[in-house]
Amino acid sequence: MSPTKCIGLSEVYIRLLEFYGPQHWWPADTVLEIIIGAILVQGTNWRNAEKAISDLKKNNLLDVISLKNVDLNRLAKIIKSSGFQRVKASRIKNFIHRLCSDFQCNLDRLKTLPTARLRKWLLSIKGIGRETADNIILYAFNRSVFPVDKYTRRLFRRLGIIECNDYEEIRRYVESKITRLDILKEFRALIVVHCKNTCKTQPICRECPLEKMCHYRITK
DNA sequence: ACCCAGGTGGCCC
DNA sequence: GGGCCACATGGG
Repeated sequence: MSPTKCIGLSEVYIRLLEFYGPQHWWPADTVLEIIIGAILVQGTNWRNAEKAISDLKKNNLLDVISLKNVDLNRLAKIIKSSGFQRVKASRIKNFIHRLCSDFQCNLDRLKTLPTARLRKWLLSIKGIGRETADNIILYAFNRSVFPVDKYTRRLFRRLGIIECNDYEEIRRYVESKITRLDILKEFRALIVVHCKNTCKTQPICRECPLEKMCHYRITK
């Protein structure tokens, strides 16, 4: 099948925004909470991650020094609800250790890095991959990058927006079309909400904001 | 009893 | 580069 009519990223964004409304991601009180949340939400749903965040707060652990001092096994128990708790506890510890060794445990110092170096530094931490790094850069440090998740790949493939499946290429493509920070934040959130709630089984469903958009490949 | 959810690293080819 | 696996919980 070939596309009958092609559609741009901005129209996808506009339709999603009109349909779902602004999502105001990322919900958190502090920069550290966003970073820890980005690790906790890996491979699970937000509800489980959110529960773990609130359990960390209850235990007064959601600050750099407390996380630095807490016992690994205790940390794993507290974040249990997020799943993969042992690996995630290690990942949180890895981040904190590197923050302390490289930036004197100070997030404000980390913040002074230019985006490319910040990204490289995050990716050098075991347990922080591309998506988590870009979530942190976008939502915690307010830089214009676009995290690419499996929803995004699937949606873009279905809509025929971009053929390739390469993370960096998709990221650069979106960043070349959309540069505004607030729009990148909303776009990413809207894609997740859309794929999660409405068009789970069918790529283009009736009553869905992307109905009648061009798509030439209906694949899983 | 399944299936899925805002991933990552290790290993293999 | 891609495919598969372990990691683990909570909700439908």
